Amino acid sequence: MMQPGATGGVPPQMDQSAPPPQQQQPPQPWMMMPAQAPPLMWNQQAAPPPQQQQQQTQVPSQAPQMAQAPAQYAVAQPQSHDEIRTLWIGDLQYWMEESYLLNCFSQTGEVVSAKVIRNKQSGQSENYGFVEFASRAAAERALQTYNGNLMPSVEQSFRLNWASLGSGERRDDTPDYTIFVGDLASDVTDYMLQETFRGHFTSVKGAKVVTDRMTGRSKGYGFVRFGDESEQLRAMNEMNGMFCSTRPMRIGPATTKKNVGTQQPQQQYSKEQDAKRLSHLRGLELISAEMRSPLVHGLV
DNA sequence: ATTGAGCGT
Repeated sequence: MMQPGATGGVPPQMDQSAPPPQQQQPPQPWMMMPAQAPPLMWNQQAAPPPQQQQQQTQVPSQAPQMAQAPAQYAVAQPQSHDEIRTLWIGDLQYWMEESYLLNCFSQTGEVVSAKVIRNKQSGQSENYGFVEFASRAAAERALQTYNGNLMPSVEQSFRLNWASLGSGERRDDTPDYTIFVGDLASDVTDYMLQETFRGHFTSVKGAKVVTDRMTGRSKGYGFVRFGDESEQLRAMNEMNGMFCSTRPMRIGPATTKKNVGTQQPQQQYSKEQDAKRLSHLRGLELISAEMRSPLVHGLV
């Protein structure tokens, strides 16, 4: 379709002679930020190198043959090998190469390598990649700090997660009990959605806001996964109409694309539950205020 | 925008 005819690794609509002035994202009071919250800036003349590298631009963790490592990237050495220190990163644009990823996290000073997964035949990006950090703690910091915040040079936010598959990490094989959440405000991120529910339900495994893959923008709905079916059902009743960010959520059963575990067919809440739910709406202002407070979890 | 798709040589 939209084949970018063998172009380099630069965003097409971006004027590289005049990079956009520092995509400053709001502080995101949702996140319990670590003390040092590095501003995500597109700086340090590490602009996307136009030269195409057919091999991955991984910075060698130990560089015996490369005495001089590219100095524009802050690259760290792995501090341990027995722990997961790699993050999965998704929603990548086709022009986002390893150099872009390295630059994204260079301020942490704890990036070891970055890799964009490409189709073996076509060489096209599969729109996801991996970023390896010096330690699990470093990866966790990056996950907490960057996830959901804006990526440099684009109006889309980081979609990060632990790299779990294929790296020996014990996968969570317990079934997921998922709910559908609609009517989401455009600024709601995975993390915000997750924390909104985690404040009320302990078995929340994660949440995902569905985004347009081209623009990275929210489609206004998402999913929340629970470990306990009882909490899933309770959430459908109790959280419907609750505010996340600036709008009340519309919650419903999630249609399971792949059947996870021995999940029962999602049941719709009954009329009486619906009425009961409406009674909750009276306390909505109160609750929404809580939801919007910086501490979205653990307070109620 | 109202039921996604996202794990590697």
